[in-house]
Amino acid sequence: MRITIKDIAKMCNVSTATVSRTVNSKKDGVSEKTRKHILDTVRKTGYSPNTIARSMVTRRTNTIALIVPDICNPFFAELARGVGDACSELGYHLFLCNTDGSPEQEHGQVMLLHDRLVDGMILTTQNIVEDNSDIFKFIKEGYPFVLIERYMTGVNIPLQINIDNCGGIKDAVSYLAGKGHRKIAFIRGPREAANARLRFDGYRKGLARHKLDYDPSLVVWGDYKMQSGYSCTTELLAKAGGEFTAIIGSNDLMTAGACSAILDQKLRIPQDISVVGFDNIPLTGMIYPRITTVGVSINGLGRTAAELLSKWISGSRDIRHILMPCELTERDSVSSI
Amino acid sequence: MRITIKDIAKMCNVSTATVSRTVNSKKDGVSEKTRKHILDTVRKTGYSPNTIARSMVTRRTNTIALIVPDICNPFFAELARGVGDACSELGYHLFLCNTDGSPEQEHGQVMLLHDRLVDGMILTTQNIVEDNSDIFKFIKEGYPFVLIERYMTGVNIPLQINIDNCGGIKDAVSYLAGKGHRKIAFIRGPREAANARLRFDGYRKGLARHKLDYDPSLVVWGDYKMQSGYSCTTELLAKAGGEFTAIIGSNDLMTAGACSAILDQKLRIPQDISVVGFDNIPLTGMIYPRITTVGVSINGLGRTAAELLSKWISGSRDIRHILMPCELTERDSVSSI
DNA sequence: CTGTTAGCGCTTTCAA
DNA sequence: TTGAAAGCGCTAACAG
Repeated sequence: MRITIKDIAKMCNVSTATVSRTVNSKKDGVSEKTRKHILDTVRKTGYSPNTIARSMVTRRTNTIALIVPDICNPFFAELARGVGDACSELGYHLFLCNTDGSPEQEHGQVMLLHDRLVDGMILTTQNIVEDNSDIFKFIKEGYPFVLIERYMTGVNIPLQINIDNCGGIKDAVSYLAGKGHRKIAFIRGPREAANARLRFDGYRKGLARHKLDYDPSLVVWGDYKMQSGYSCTTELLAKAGGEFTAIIGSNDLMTAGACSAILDQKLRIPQDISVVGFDNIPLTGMIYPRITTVGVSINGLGRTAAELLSKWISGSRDIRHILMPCELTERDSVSSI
Repeated sequence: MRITIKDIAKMCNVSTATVSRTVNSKKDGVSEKTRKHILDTVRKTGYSPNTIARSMVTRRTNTIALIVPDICNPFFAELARGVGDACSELGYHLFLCNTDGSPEQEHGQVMLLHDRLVDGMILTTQNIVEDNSDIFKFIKEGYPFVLIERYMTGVNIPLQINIDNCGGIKDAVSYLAGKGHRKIAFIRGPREAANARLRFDGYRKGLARHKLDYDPSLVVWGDYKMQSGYSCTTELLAKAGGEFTAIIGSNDLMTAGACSAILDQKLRIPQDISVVGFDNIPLTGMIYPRITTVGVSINGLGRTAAELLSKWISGSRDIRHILMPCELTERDSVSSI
């Protein structure tokens, strides 16, 4: 049987209150003598408090949840690492939930987590989300939520972190234009993803800024997965091969797929085609060819989210909408023309 | 304020016991009439039971933990997905913990999770683990643990799942030998990893089986990370270039790094050098070149672990030591000689 | 079929 | 500085 606070109290001939006080090192003290004694038997017996029981009265579980579409996606894995590391430092434990991108699953997870008295949640999606009354209800009640890359209209969510999708892709276009590229193809993200739209806007704006024509036949629709980057690029090469000198992928996963397709066709990167990705997942720095990409520190994004959440949980009521600026990382996938 | 069981009881003019019974759909019933009434007001009010309070009395949290070195490693991400999916189906929530490979961190996590009354844990490591008295104590007390790819001597752990490292690599050697390769280089895993040793044994056994000489100068030490696959291969190429026609990497991450190094040297895969990996992480099927690799279903491994754990938690006392056999997946990184 | 009662292990007033 | 007592929200005998 697990040893409880009562056991310690009995062994030390004190009340459970006193044990509780010393274990929690409460300000208004316990006499040095009894404190020592208690701490000693705690050590000897290996006692440590039942967190569930404690949560019962404190109404805090020191637990937060991270909800992602798919932890196998390196972007979310990296994000989870950032969140997880920050959690360790802040004294939280982390629940991880996958939704597969399904709003129903997400909703179910949130409800379950709420029942579990999770102190707060971090939500990420690629999807535009309709009014979800339950989640909104929680947010309105002041339940701590951080939303990452989630775009909703008409509701005021206190804590949001977004990536500067538009600016980032715009920079990618500028970078390529600076290298002399005039015909730049673009692999879009899926229709359901709000940030895919923003990235596309960045592409258009980048072209406009450099007075480059927008050619719809140079744009293909992917779904943010690696496989679709491959097939999109194969398609692009088939229908417009030779008509463009560079490709921008809406995310790194698709961009890696694109590289794979290009190389399979015996074309060279960057000599024949230059490639730029988006997100800056670690993978881009490690495969062949090393991909030039633009993005934020994903790990930092996770940390920021966890820290923001933690502050809110601790009572801060700062409303913060953070837009994280992107940086371009030069590697081996782009050449001058 | 959160609505509680008392509120429902009051609203329905029944005792909390009755509410509890109907909410938990206990066999020995409640009259259809009151049941309906209660369920109705539950729905209307949106009541759902406080899981913490419930855990307090049932001594169960319906929560398990997965402890991995690094969720950013695609192997562990895939594993986490398998575990997570199985958990959803089995009604568990999942705590995720990273240890960075540090035994101290792992130990800390385990203690914390134990305090949190987690119903069981799944532990993975690459490291050989010395006697850890606390964890062993828990295991001996019957606390549910599943160990994946963790090799300990002299202790009887009920639930273990291992990969057939030796047999898998041996198959890889056989496969290459069958294609006419006589000189096969090998990138070892780190000294601390028990399975690295086993994989190396498989390499030796494979060579022996095909009467190929073992040449120590064709073996380099990596650390299972992608970067080390790159540098090991660069080193190998520098000191023994031309003396081997194939490389086996102890894991896929290093193997991907190896490919990158080979291609950077303007050598071709598989025309100049054939490559085989180990683990079968999804990445190998998606990058250029698609890597031939041997391994188990990682997702399945995760599911199996979760299911085993769940059975143990539910009272099964079957001792199970599972050895998962590997399969070789042919892709584009090997040619005949 | 239903209510009463007694905790689960802990923290937290309120007194002493 | 310490203890007694109440109670967090729920479940589980035990009666009725």
